[in-house]
Amino acid sequence: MQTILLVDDEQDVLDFLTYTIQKEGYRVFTARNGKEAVDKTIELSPKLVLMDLMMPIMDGIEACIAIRNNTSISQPIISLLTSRSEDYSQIAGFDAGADDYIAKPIRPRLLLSKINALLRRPISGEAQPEQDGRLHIDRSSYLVRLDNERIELPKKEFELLELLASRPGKVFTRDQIMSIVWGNEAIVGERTIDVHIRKLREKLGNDYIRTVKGVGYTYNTI
Amino acid sequence: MQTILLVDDEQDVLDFLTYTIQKEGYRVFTARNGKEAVDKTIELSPKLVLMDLMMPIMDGIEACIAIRNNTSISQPIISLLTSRSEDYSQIAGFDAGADDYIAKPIRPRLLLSKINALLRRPISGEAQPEQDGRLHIDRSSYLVRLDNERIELPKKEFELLELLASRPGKVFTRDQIMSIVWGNEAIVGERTIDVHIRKLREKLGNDYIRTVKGVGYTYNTI
DNA sequence: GCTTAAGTTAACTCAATGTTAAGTCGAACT
DNA sequence: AGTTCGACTTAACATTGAGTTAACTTAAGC
Repeated sequence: MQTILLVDDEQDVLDFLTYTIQKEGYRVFTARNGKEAVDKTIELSPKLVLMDLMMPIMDGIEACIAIRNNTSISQPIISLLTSRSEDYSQIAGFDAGADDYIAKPIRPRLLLSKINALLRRPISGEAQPEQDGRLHIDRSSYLVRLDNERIELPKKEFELLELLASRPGKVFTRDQIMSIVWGNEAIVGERTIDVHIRKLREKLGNDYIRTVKGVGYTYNTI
Repeated sequence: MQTILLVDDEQDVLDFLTYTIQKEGYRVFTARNGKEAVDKTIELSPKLVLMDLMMPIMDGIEACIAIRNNTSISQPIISLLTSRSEDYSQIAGFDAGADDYIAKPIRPRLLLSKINALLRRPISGEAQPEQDGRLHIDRSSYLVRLDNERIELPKKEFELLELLASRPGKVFTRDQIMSIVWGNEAIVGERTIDVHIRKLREKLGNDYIRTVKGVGYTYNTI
C-alpha cells in the first residue's frame, strides 16, 4: 500500500481529504505545517506529499525546498495545493522543486485521478537514467541529448528508451517492456516493440540498444 | 535576518503587525507616515516595506514614488496595505512602483504567507523567467519584450507564457497548465489551451513554444 | 536446412493538436 | 441604458504525425 503525506493547517480540509484518499486505498498521514511536513517526510518516507501552499510556521515552498535539499532522504513526489488567487507563488513552487499543482477548490474525483497518475509514473528519485557522458535523458523536458546534440523523441520512444536506460545492462523482456511502457490494457501486435526499437536505433545509432535474442533488449553498457 | 519596515498611522495596527511579523522571525522597524517611511528606508535599507495607503503628512503613493525616485538607495520591495473599498487607488500604486497589495482587514496568516513569498521573490524587474536576450518577461509591469519591441498580452496569455517560461525546457502537461492558469473551478473546453498557445505563437513567432505531442507544451531552450 | 525470433519497410488509422470564425460576457465609454 | 470593444471561450473543421499493423526479409540457433 502506498503512503501519502497530507499537509494543511485547516482541520476540516485534513479530515475531508484524509477520508477521500483513504477510501481509494492509500495510507494517509497528516501534518499541520511545513515544519511538521519535513519531519514526517523524513520519518515516514511517503511516496507522495500533498501540501498546502499557505501555512503558518513554515509554508509549502519552504518545506518543499527543505525536503529537496535533504539528499539523505528518499525524495517523494511533491504536489502543492493552491488557491487560484495566490498566483505569484505558483511559479516559485516549481523552482522549489514541486512536481505538480492542484488548484483549490479541490474536486475529489479530480484529486484522486491526479494522485493515481502521479503515483503511477516512474519513481522520480531512484535510478536516474544514464549519465555516462554521451547520452543524456531528461524526463522533465522530454528531451535526449547525444553528444550535446538534442534529439526530440515522441512519447513512446522516449519512454521505451528511458526504461531501458534506467538500468543499463539489465535485459528487459518483451513482456516487461509491454506492461511498463504500454500498460496491461493495450493489446498491441508482436512487431510494435521492434518498430520502436528500430526508430530509436535510427536516431541514436546502433550502439545503444542490444538485442538479446529469445530474451529481450538491454541498454548497452559500452 | 531580513528587515521589514512597517508603516501605518494607527498605533494599534503597528503593534499588532509588529508582534505578528516578529514572531515569524523578521526584524521589524516602524514608521508613522510617508515622510518617516522614506527617511527610515534610506537609513535602514529594509528588504520589504509594508505601507498603509492613507496616512497624514505623506501618503503611501507619494512615499512610494519618493523611494523609487531615489536611485541612490537600495530598492526595497514595497507592498501597500489598502482597504478593499479603495481599490481604484491600486492602479496608482502600481504606477508609483509598488510591487504588491495587501487588502485590509489583514488576516495574519495570509499576511505572513505573502511576506514569505515576497521576500523570496527577486526584486521587481530582475527577471526570474527567461534570460536569453530575445524575450523578456516582466511580471511587475505585465509586459513582454521581444527584441526590445514591447508586446502587450492579455491576462491569460501572459500567465500561460509566464508559466512556460518560468522553467525553460520543462514540459508542462495540459493538466498542469489547466490547474495553474485556469484553476479547477473553471471547467473549460478541450481547445481553449490550444487557442491561447496559438495566440502566443502568433505574437511571438513559432520558435518559442514547442509541442510535445501526447505530453504537453514547453518553452523552448533553442 | 529448418524453424523461429527479430529486423525492415511502407501504408494506414486515429487521437491529439492546429486553425478559424463566430459567440458570450463584462468593462469602459457615450 | 445603449454601444463598443476586446478578452476569453466554444464549436466545427482541418491537419498532422505518433503509433500500429501487415507483409516481407534477414539472422540465429539447433
